[in-house]
Amino acid sequence: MKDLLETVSIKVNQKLFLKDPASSDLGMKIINSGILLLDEVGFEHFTFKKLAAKIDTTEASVYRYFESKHTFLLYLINWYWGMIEYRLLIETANIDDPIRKLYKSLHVITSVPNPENELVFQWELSLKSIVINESAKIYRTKEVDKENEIGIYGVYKSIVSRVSSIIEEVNPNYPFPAMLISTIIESSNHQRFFKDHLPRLTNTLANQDAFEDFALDLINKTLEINGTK
Amino acid sequence: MKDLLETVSIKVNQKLFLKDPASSDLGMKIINSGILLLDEVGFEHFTFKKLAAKIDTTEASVYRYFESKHTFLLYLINWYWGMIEYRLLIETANIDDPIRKLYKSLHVITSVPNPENELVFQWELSLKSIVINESAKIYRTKEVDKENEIGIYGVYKSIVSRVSSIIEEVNPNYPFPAMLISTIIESSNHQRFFKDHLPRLTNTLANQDAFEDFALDLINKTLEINGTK
DNA sequence: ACTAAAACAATAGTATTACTATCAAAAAGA
DNA sequence: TCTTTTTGATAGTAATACTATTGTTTTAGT
Repeated sequence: MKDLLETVSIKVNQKLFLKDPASSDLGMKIINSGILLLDEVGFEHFTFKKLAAKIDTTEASVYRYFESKHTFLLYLINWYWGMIEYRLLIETANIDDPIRKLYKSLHVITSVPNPENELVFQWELSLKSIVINESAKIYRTKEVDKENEIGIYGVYKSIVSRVSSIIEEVNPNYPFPAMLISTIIESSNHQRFFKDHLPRLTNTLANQDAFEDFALDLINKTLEINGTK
Repeated sequence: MKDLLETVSIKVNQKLFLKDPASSDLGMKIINSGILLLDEVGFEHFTFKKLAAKIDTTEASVYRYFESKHTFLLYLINWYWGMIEYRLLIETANIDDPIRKLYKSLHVITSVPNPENELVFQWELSLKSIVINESAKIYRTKEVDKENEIGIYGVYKSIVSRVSSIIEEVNPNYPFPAMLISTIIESSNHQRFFKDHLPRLTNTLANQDAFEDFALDLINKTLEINGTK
């Protein structure tokens, strides 16, 4: 994976920021250090005051970019899914076989960047870890319907819908494509969390990531994809 | 379902309260009205001050029972899983066939109480809704390891382990029993949430609950349970 | 029925959080 | 260079998440 943060610009819903952080130096610092700090201390302990101190600016300046830490997190997660959708498009573009297309999509969506196999930036690891640890908090609020109306969840829905159509190609009779893929996406996050903190809830051997095996088995069987592909 | 709140007493980890709410009138009021208020306003907007006002007591009195709203929510969710485990035991006790035992367990664990089919109390609906909407928030904090050490997640683990062994009876070769069941439990929650707020992420027709069909299909296929049982 | 202990109400107070407002200085753009 | 925009510095507010104190009421044991 290359440094997408610098090479392509991912469009994020305009309602998620007051001033585009991509448009200035300070904005980029807020994003970069914000990702690291948020990952480090967790959403509950994260404040704009702490972030401001870290990048030598003032709380008020951070508030010029983001309305609240809640929208800041929404911004990051939206950016993340924007990047995933982009990668989904390019990495499956030249695959015709729907089964292989599905496998590739699953990998793009659920894999965790591994510094041992590829060049990985710290922000990628931290951002993925934020998605794993914090995204469930952000959706399940009383404000979800309002946020949904202004399109905040558009990227996520778009990804689910893309993979759903691949599933329909693979097996047109399967009745729950959207549930299957959204379950796998969410499961990818909480199983990773469980692996690190509540391993009894998983079947992961120490420092091994069994999730993709689990997901592949699930997909193959539910969609009745036979053996040797 | 009978009024379990009154007929059996569910034991909740002692570290989750300062004074046992089951031991007094005020304590029970805190629980009962707490469930309703928490469901009504959501965790973010829930405060002990509001709760105190609702039951005509003082903030300080509520704090005598619970250290924080976080432990209060942990208490409720622990109580919920305690009740589910109890129901799991009694409702599967006389079933020998592991497949039917598994089906029954899944139903006990993932079904939502339906006021049209059975006598259901408001607190049951509210508590289930709290579990659906709020439980993900409570696990994924930087404090999870400390809380795990003092046994807060014991009930959840115990349920997963029980159902895992049933799965092993049904299909001893399936390599991911714990992941499968924990995925279904978590999915049960977020798919219900999606159904109400982000229906594009599901395949649920309006006011119908497709989750159990989805889960059954998943279980049957992944565990290779053949057709007509 | 009396007394001691426990529980509760009433009130006050603190540190932190999550912001908003103002204004001057600096930087960037035209 | 002049103007607009962006930042820094500082201050302030309402709400949250608690803790502490004291006196009154309730309960429990005898």
